[in-house]
Amino acid sequence: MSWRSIDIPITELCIDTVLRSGQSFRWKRSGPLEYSCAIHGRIITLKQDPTKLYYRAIFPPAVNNESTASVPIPLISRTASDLEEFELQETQRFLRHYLNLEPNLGELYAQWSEKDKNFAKKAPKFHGVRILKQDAWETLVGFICSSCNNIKRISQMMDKLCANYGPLIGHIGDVPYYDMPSPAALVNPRVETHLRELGFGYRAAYLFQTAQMISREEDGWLDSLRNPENPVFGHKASPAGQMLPEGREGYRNAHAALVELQGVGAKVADCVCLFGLGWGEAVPVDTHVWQIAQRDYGFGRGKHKSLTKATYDAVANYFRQLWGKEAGWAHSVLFTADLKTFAEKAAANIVKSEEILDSVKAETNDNTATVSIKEETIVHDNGNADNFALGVSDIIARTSSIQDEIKHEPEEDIMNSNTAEGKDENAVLKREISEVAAHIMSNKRTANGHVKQERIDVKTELVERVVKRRRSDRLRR
DNA sequence: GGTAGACCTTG
DNA sequence: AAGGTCTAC
Repeated sequence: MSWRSIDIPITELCIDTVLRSGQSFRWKRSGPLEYSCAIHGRIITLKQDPTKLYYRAIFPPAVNNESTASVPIPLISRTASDLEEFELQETQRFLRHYLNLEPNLGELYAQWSEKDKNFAKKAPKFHGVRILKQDAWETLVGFICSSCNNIKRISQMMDKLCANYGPLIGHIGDVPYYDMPSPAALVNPRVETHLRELGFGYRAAYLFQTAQMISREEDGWLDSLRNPENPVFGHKASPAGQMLPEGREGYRNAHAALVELQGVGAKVADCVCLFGLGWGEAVPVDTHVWQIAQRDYGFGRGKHKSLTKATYDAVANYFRQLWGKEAGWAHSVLFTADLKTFAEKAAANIVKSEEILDSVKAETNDNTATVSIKEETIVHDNGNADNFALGVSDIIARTSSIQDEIKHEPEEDIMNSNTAEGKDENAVLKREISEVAAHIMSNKRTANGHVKQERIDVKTELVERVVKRRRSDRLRR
């Protein structure tokens, strides 16, 4: 079974981010940098390098019964290689749809950056954040499970749901892969109890009731709520209505219909609209987005003091008028930037430099050199781990101006020398500054759970480290 | 129209 | 505590 590829820069699609950022919950790591999922009746495996996305697919054994075949098998397929060729091509078409490769992310990022300074500041570290075109039912189930929950457990719940009620598609190694069960597979009254036993908690009732409500509707009811510009895979797009600041008619209609389901409120409905129904203007406002709105966009004062229904609409509408038609896409970039896993990742390279510096520090004890740098105190009133990473980037951005302020005695002027070591100094200094920031900026939780960030004095810490390192450098010669 | 609890588990 | 929803003041 061979790999095929699609040419796409990692800045246009970063699967390591997109597949783990919480819009889909069924992709699993199946290798060092591989992700696999039983989807659309087959197991698809993905990996990528900076310029290409690689994919392959495992299909279930051929079945003669047409009604159970999830993929139409062409009559002309005779040999095994003909069939594999067809399967791979069909898989590529599906992936282009599912991964939503049509929109140009670079252009969109540029537009949002122009409209929004905060976006311009944060987005560069989180490129390739693209909205998937997922199955609406799968999206609905995933986000019903998401309340007061985390990505890890949501994924685990989806896994159990599929393993217990979905069709087995195949194996990778000894790991079985199951596709999503249909709503009809969950209508048996025993399902609710069973789901509780499987650890779904109060969400078991929501899932069971929602499955029932959807089963009672006509086939395709959920998909009838889709954005006509983004139809089901294999169907043709039809022209969509005009954009209004609050969202198009079709979007509001879809949202209103979804909220009727059990366990589906405004937030879950917006997630389904955005990730599962192709409505780019849907902006889910969850606790994270609410934090962002308060921290970076001035919400939380005067009128919208807490996240009520009215506040929800105000925040979502604000982002729609700020970012435009694909506001939900921009929202997801900032959301990802705020997720702990990714914010920490952004700071990972800083941790590396700490190890390097530690080995240098151990060798020095001298204190004779003096260094003065510009008085620079960076203050953040509040902030979480993500804010922390951005704080670091702030400091890195100021590196050059700080460097200009650094003067050192004695005699040797490493920075201005033309030696290779001298040039190295700038790079090392940059690392030190970011490392210092990472070291000093400690987050603390207060009694009420609020995260506060301490004041940072870059100067004191940085001076100390630079002095020590230079001392050490000299000792080596 | 906003606030307070309850709802279930598990990382 | 964790990506909410529902119900009753």
